[in-house]
Amino acid sequence: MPFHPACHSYEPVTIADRLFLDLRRAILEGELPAGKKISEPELASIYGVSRGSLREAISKLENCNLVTRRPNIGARIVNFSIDQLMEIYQIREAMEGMAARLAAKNMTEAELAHLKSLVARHKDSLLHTERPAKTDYSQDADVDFHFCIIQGSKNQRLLTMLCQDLYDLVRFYRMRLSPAFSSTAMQEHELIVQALERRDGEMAELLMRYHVRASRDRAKQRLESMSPEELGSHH
Amino acid sequence: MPFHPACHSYEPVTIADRLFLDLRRAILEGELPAGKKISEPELASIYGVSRGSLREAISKLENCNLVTRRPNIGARIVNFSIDQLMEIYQIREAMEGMAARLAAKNMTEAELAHLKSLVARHKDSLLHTERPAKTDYSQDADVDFHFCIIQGSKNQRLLTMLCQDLYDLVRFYRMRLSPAFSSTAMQEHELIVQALERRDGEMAELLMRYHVRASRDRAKQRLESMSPEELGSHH
DNA sequence: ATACACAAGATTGTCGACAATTTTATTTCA
DNA sequence: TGAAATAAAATTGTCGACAATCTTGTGTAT
Repeated sequence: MPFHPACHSYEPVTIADRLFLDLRRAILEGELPAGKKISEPELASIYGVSRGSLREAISKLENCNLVTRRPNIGARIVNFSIDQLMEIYQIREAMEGMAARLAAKNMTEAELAHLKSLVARHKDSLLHTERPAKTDYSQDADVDFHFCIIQGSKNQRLLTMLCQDLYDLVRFYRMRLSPAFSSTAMQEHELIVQALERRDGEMAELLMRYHVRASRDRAKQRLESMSPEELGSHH
Repeated sequence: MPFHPACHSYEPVTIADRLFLDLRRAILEGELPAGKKISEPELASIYGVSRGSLREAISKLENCNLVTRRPNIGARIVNFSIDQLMEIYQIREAMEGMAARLAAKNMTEAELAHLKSLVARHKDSLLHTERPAKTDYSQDADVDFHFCIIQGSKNQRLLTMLCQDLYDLVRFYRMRLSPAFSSTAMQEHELIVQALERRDGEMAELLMRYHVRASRDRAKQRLESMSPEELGSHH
């Protein structure tokens, strides 16, 4: 699960960079449990690097909001609540709504074609598989859909802000949920694509905002019906 | 020009923290020229700290988007174009629009009263001063207005994203412009406050989005009428 | 004269050791 | 027994030195 190409260089040239990617994956996959304190000497010896390099990597993780640091105390893996996840959805509603509006104006025909094929493939996989397997990539497909539109907005900073500051947190939470991508969401995606094809920015924004809001409600409902221990430790 | 209290701790306890604040101020005030490459040995000796601490401070500056780093090459002070500033305004339109919508719902009466007094004071100073002096704080007042609303949204992450990732960049650019806060913008502020008083989130969002868009257009017009050398080096 | 190859210099990345602070364990007193 | 003070251990912050990489200047060949 690498960064998307437009957000980060694929090839980590420095030790701290590689370490950052390794730790990021470990955090997202739950290998490093949420809320756990990071012991610098311990992790450094595990990964066989110096504490200096490790600290640099931790700094980068802090940028992605995957760890929080307090001076003289240390760093902890994030462990955020349902309310905080809802906050993120609210921000996504605003930012991705704007992204859709801009994409309607700035997306190239090639990008639109790619987006359409992406949605078509996704629809196919939903029809042909009885129920999503454990190796189901519908969630990645969903991320790809959103990423594609954000990229189409041609607003570079919007892209990096969403990818660097928000999407890792979304992944962080998603990893801890049962994979559930509904056909309802699928239809919402299709409506958005249609608006983009018509180059109707106003409508694209409205539909995207509705879609994110609906996704938030679906996530909230799912989360509140789960038992606390299913979610792992929160707070 | 410190961080706002809700965003960062005022008291830097560690050397790297103090250095970060010092460098941040130096960058925003143009003491360190835009686009200049940072020499780690040079800066470290100037501030009388080790390169390690300096590198940590630079990391923090990178989070605020005030410097960009490339591995094995070094860090440079940002130097962004008018187009990039416009990108930021687009993001602000979306995020602050949402902030206004949420603030209409979540702001306390005390916060609303504070906001009103803030706008009143601002209006007064606009009437009584012939034309904005060099020591004019109308720009800070404008920042305070927006900050107040963002804080009122009660969305903590929205607050930190705007303060940490965007507002420093806005300040960075503003510092290099002639102070120009129009009475038009003042009136827009008043309309927004009225909508907040009515707890009309829909309208508050619309008005805020209009205000940010108008501010963007005003800034763009002003920038394009300036000679390139007035702006300092860009690209 | 221009372009390329190479060497010298400077800069960044990495490491281990020491200092300052926090956390934990122990002792002491009410 | 419980709470506060104190000592010991562990952790984080800071520093200077070395290695790897990039940049600059020089020389050479076409």
